[in-house]
Amino acid sequence: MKLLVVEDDATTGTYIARGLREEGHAVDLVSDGKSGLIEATSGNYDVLVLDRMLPEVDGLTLLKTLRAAGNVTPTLLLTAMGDVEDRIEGLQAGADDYLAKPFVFGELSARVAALARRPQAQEAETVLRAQDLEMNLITRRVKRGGCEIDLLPREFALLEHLLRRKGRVQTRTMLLESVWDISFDPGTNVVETHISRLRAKVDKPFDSELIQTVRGAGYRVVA
Amino acid sequence: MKLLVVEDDATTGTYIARGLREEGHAVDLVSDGKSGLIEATSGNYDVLVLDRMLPEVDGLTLLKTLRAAGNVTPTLLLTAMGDVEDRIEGLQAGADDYLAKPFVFGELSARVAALARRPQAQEAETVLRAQDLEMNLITRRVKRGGCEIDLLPREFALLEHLLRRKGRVQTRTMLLESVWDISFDPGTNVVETHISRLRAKVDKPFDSELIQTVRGAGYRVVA
DNA sequence: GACCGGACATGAAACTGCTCGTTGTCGAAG
DNA sequence: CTTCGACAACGAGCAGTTTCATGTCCGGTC
Repeated sequence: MKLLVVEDDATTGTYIARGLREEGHAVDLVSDGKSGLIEATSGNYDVLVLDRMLPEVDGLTLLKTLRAAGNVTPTLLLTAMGDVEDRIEGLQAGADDYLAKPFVFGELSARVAALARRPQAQEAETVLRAQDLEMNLITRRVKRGGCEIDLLPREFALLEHLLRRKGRVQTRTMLLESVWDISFDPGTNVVETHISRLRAKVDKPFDSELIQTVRGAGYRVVA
Repeated sequence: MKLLVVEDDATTGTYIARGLREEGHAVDLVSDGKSGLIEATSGNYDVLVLDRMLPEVDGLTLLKTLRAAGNVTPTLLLTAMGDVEDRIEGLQAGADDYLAKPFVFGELSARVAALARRPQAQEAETVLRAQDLEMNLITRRVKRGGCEIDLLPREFALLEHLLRRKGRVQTRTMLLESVWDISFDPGTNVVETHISRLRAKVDKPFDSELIQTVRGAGYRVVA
């Protein structure tokens, strides 16, 4: 798969490019909006990974220009954490998905794969649901039965992961890898701890339980 | 360079082996003490990476056996954090260096490289000094002018890093990479924060300043 | 010398992950 | 059918870490 990464910060760029290459993709890396635009137009890329903040030509501008020119290459936008405005603007500008920095590499990889797989020009889901629970990925707000729930960043990430895989059991190891980016040193029970906190906020105040324990295996959100 | 990793936990083992291979080393990985011993004796390794806790034959036992047999391959021992006993025992058993889990990969890589470079059978430095400051890496204690200083883990790691590179300026990025294992997403000021905390403990109560700010560049410990 | 912008410093508050005692579950033995 | 032990999961409390907001310092400019 042919990918273009546009990222000004050298370390971040190298990090992303290297990771994606290790997964067997052909990755081009450029560090400013101008070259990004040129590359994106000329090259025939499967997916674009675009930083929101760029020198010369800003990421958003780049994206708008590209879309205006009729280019529909699936694009993943990297934005700063917590900036709702940014994300909305990004999707309006034609991004297909976005990812908040700092991110876990596995997450980026998964999103890129999803973008490539998906029939073009179909936007990423922005609201995840399970029963009466609703998670808005853009505003980063969670509601259940009309009642707003405040989640901390890690809790949000954990619930998001479980919701995206609704019905499927996620092992502790899977969760550690994709939510925590820990690929070694078990002997921690962070997962349990956060499941517990999540339940206290998401399940306890309501009648039915959304987050189920599968003894000996892991956890899952009911489908 | 030819390396042997003996580590029972599969994820940790793979993680280490993969990382070291990416740096161009030939890495063999075994998961129990018995095969570890066999491999270590037969194979001609430049460095051994050995987990302290192993099934069948424990890491320490393995090491002792090896040394008793006259094998002097430089060995890096992986121990659990905070266990001074373990570290002392480890060095007595013939380890050349040790690393506490969980660790930052860059740290492992650096130690392995140092072990390989060093003329054999010369033990790693266990006490770092700068002026009247003294840091004992085994007992993890820090003194200045006879006065004991309590450091939190991250503070300790930061100071250790600076001391190992005494006199040389370390940029924020360098520190983030080696002390925090963050290879992307700047926009944090953890470094400043911890330098500040470190100064409060290490410099404030004394007259001369050990930790210097190099404006626009980073920090350094005076030589 | 006053002003300004950016780099750096720092305390408080928020968040995270660990420890450890408790509780629940299952299978084997009595 | 009960009891027991081992193991898995839970959850409160806390120590450590990071972020946030704000204050201060430094060097350059007029």
